[in-house]
Amino acid sequence: MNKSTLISMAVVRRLPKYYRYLAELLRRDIDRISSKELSEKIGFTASQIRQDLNNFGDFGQQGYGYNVKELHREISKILGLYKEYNTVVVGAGNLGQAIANYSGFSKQGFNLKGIFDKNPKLIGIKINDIEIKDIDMLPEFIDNNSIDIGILCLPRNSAQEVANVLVEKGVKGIWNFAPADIVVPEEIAVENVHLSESLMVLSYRLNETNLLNENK
Amino acid sequence: MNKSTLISMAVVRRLPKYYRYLAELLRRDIDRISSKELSEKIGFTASQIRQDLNNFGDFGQQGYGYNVKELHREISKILGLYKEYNTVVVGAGNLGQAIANYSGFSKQGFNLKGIFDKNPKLIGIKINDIEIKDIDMLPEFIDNNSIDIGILCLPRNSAQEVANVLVEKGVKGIWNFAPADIVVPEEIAVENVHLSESLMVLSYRLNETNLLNENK
DNA sequence: TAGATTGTTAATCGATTAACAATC
DNA sequence: TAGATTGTTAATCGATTAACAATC
Repeated sequence: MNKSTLISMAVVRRLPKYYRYLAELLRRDIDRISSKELSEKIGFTASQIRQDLNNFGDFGQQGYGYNVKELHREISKILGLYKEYNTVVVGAGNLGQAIANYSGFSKQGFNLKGIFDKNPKLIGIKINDIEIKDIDMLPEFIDNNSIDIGILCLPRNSAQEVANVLVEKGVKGIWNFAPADIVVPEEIAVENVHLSESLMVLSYRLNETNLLNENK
Repeated sequence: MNKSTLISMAVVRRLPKYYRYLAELLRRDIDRISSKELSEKIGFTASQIRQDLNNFGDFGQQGYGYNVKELHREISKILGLYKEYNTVVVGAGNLGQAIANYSGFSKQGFNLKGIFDKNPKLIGIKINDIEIKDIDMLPEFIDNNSIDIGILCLPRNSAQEVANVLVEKGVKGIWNFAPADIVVPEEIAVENVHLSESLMVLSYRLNETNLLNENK
């Protein structure tokens, strides 16, 4: 069957959650689950779960449900988690250092190869056994280490400039923590983590009820 | 006018982006903008921009557009950014420390009052001038410091447990960095930042084109 | 076989876009 | 006033939910 229709991002963004819940079921040695049972745990409708999974293939079996181990493996394939990726962190401030230090990502195949900053006070410091290098060395480093993903932990102003370098040097994806919208060719994947935007949404919701009363 | 209909989250999640672009226009001393011009910069349709803003009031003027300064101020009010919030970070690992250190949040009125961890090796260390305290002291601390927001930077297993404490002690919102879905009463605002999920989505998109070819 | 549960089509719901009258 | 641009209604599009025949 040709599945060459593009899957909507709404569906894609639910996949990691399926993956996480299936991992939990695996840990608990549960080896089958129906869309109805999964629905109760995960909070999506059973109908939505079946629709979502059917975008990628026929993973279930009528009258039985889904095999947890198999479905978990399939979703890991869909997400590309069985592969290895080489990454660099650009910007070694607090956030950059935290991301560089986080070992969970390397367990999932995201291997940190380099950390870069322009601040001379940071260059030379070791984070997670990797020495922070001068950002001027970034282009050459990408050439020599087949870097797949650039992780931007930079201030607003320098994000686009570094993104341009990453794209030019052939990086395939950018994980962007900078509070800026970067512009790249459409074949480059960009995933934004805008922390301050998330915090603003939280702030909005904290005041939601009040707002309604104030405006009457 | 009574605006007491609930605004959809799709709209709310766009507000911080409006806020950010308006701040940029302010920095550049631009004092008016039409939905059409803003559309070109921000990438939403002009129609959507007008629809979005109209959920909150009549901020524009026919034939003129929007006053940048005024609109920026209105959105900051809608988002509750003119207020001050007291926060605690729970979990002082790499990510918790990075969040605690980030000064940008305090500039926006989110004031860090305490940092907690259960690891004796971390307790006593100062981050951003605040000493990491034993997590056992969290309930009393919330009572004495009118904490509004709890920031969870914990492993999967302990997130729900700490969330329960926060809710019981009257925190109004939770900014959740733990890779777990926490369950709280509906009047408590929860905003999730699931970094590993974001990375998985990036991974998916890195492989998107390949997937299509493989499945034919 | 009977019961359970999927895969999939059709119906509904919600969000986005288009259109244009109102009005600055 | 004429031109520009909003506010808002109507049309379209896309995503979610419901329903049920297929089938394990």
